[in-house]
Amino acid sequence: MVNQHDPRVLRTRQLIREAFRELLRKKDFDSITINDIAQKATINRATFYAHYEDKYALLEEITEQAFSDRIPDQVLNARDFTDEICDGLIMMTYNYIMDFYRICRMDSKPIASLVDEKIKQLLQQSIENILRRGNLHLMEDSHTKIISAMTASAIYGAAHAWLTVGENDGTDLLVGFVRPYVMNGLGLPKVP
Amino acid sequence: MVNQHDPRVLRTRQLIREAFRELLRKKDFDSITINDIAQKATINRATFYAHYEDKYALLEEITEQAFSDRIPDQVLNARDFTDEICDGLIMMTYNYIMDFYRICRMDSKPIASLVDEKIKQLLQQSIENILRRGNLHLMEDSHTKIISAMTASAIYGAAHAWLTVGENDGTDLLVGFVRPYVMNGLGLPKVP
DNA sequence: CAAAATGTGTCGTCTATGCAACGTTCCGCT
DNA sequence: AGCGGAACGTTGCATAGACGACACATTTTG
Repeated sequence: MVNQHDPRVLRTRQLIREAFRELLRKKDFDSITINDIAQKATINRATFYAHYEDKYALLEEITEQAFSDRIPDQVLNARDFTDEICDGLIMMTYNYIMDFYRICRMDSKPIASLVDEKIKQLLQQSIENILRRGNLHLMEDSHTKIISAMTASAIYGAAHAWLTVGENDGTDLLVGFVRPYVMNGLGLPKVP
Repeated sequence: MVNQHDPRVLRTRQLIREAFRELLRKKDFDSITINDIAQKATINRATFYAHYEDKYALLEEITEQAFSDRIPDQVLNARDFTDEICDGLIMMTYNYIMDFYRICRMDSKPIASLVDEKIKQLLQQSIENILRRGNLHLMEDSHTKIISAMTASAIYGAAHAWLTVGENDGTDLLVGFVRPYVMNGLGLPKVP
């Protein structure tokens, strides 16, 4: 529809994202209108629709972007799912969820689930990439996918629960719970 | 050529001005290219020429804008050229010149003179407006202009010299010199 | 000195954005 | 129930801006 490399497009999308982020700090998602976004971004309302189907698509994009930006190089380049990598993923996930929920009051369930789904998906993809690059590269595709999905879900679920129960005295305990669980689960299909 | 009220125009000009201000803090005016400005403003080089004839016109505009922004309401609304107003103009002028010369190293003479000329012109206009609104409104137009020009030149010249001799221990002394001089000069044609 | 590189200013073409208008849906109000 | 406003999502048209090319001037390099 629009040329992704046109500098006007890049600038407009940047303006929209930034406007949306600012609005999320003041108003809850549901009460933000397309008009609000367009005004703060100094673009026309119709232009918004040239770039995003609706504000849910926009939320999805900034969620993905923000999470991706937090993935450390260590994880991106990892060729083995080590304890350190595991710890990194757990802490990153927890911190991200915490920040996101704190900054934007996620009042409506459908929104929260959209964000949650996106994070889990990115987490799974990260894990999958590591496994493919690493010593498990000979595994079947479907196995890798399932294992990644399980691991991502476990990490995400734990981090989310940790936030819900309100144990905000650090992530050490959380890591202590999750890492053995995950690493043990991953250890089972390992080729000896 | 371009519609001054189109939001795209406003945004582009804002981007250009901001880019130029940032560049002036790092490089001297002469070594700033149109390309530099366009890149930092994230616009195309040709677009620059749709808004400004060259970088001198741009410098003129931001000079004028920055100076105008500093004129206090007290001066804008004054109906009499009082001591307080006089003091305000002197200090504002001195501070502006000081800031401008400190931030942008004004190495080449033609540039400095361009800026100086602009400031003097704005100063003169401010004074003229006050006199017209005030008790001297019955003066002939040409007289008002000449008196304003003299006063503006005096104030500007003194502020500039004050900066050159390096007396940077405050503006009190400067005001002490200039105000009596100016107010006395203005007093002569006063209708008793 | 010649040649290459960089900057300037302008032009024609194409596209992204602004704008105004439209019908729709939703929601609060009487 | 009916009304009115507000937000939504879409459309056609006008125009600002992106791009590449160009001729020319200036600076840099060898």
